[in-house]
Amino acid sequence: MTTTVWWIRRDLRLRDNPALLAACAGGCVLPVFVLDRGILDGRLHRHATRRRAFLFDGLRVLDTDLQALGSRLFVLAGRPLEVLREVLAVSGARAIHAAEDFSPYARQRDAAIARELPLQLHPGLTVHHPGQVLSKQNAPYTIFTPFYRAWRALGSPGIPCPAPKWLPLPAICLRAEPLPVALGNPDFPAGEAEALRRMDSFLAGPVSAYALQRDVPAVAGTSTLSPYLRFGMVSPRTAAHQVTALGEGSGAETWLKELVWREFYLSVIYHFPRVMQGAFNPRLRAVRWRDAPADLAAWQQGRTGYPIVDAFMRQLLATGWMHNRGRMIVASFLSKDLLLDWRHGEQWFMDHLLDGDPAANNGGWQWAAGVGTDAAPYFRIFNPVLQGGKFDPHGTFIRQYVPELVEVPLRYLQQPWTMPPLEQALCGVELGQAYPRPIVEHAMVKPRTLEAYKASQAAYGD
DNA sequence: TGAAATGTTGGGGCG
DNA sequence: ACGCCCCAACATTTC
Repeated sequence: MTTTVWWIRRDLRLRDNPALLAACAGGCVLPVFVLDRGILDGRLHRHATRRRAFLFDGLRVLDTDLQALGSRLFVLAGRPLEVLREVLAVSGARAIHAAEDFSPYARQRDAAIARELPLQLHPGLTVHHPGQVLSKQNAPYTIFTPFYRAWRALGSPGIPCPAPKWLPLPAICLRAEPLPVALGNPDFPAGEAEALRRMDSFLAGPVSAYALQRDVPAVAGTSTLSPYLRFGMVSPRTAAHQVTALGEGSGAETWLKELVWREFYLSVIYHFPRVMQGAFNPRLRAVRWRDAPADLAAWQQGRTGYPIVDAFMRQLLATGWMHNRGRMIVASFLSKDLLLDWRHGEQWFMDHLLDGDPAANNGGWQWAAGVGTDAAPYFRIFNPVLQGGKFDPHGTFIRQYVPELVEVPLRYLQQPWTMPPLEQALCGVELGQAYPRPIVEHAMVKPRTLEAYKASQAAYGD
């Protein structure tokens, strides 16, 4: 029997996994995950303790799932090239199969490995390969809607393939790394079974009201699948196939679009890797962002004095996840109200989001800051008071995550600084004590932001 | 996947 | 009956 390596990276699943199936075709399979020191110690991931814990939990579950097939997971630490070279030497394997990834780091890593080792890449991270979703002129899209049309024109997502029934292990001995003790996140238990359970329950109910309810954070109207898609605990093809099977409901179509947004930003990073360095729009690369560490810290900790902003920022710290409406609101606040470099926000999200993914995170931030592909116009500035009133009309969400405001009457909840002193005393919220005063006045900052963006455009001179 | 300012329209109260 | 004004509702423009 020949031996083949299944190199797991961000596809922690047994179902609908082309790389795994390809490895199976070769006889014995050696499932390997490399704890990449380059990633774990690198700038983007050094602080991502929660996401790392979620990954470790996922690896532990995958190991259990593999054992049910007569196999197991080998977690090895080091530099991927050296680790894999050693694995091939010890096992005598003749091929390594993995799912293709599109971040600049991953592509560089895989190209270097493929020069030396028999690495074969397979689809799985997206439904359609970014190199396949192109305009008639063979150009990549930079606007979502045409990308979406072209993506759909490529046909139905296809039928997910089954998990292997049995995975024979080669009779070799590898020195595997013990995984750190599980931390466990009660809001997001890791693993493929949990991912499928979430997807099924979302598609059995909330999806039908998704177009309306996805914007209301106090309602469980979203799928909360993002951390699972991030680590491939469910495949995007499975999600797209299942939601397509529901038919033409508006909720289903809206959710499918969200799956395609994910592929849009993976395509952007694939075709324009430079977005990792700065604004896609060259005219907005010279914005003079403010240097205000205290304001950045207030934003990070959820102490800006704007309840809807603070509630979402605290949701991120408390759970490792943030509702999508919240991501737009807090990102607009950081870049447009505080006029702080959106890359600080990008970094903070990467440090704290379970679903933190370079492509989607970078794309979302560039969109919100108005500097990216198909971005919100730079003069579109969210009013946190109006956004809060619109999407958290009963204050349920704010009161959940900003408990010091629990007693504040609804009419003041979005703007507690308007509370007369008597009211403050009555509900026990003294402004500047229990809850901060607003660190900026929204109405005042708009011209400042417009000037800064205009100045950048003028400096570009076109 | 804004918000605010400005413009337009049409119903109804009223002299 | 008619013109006038007010104003809400909606549309358009601007940032």
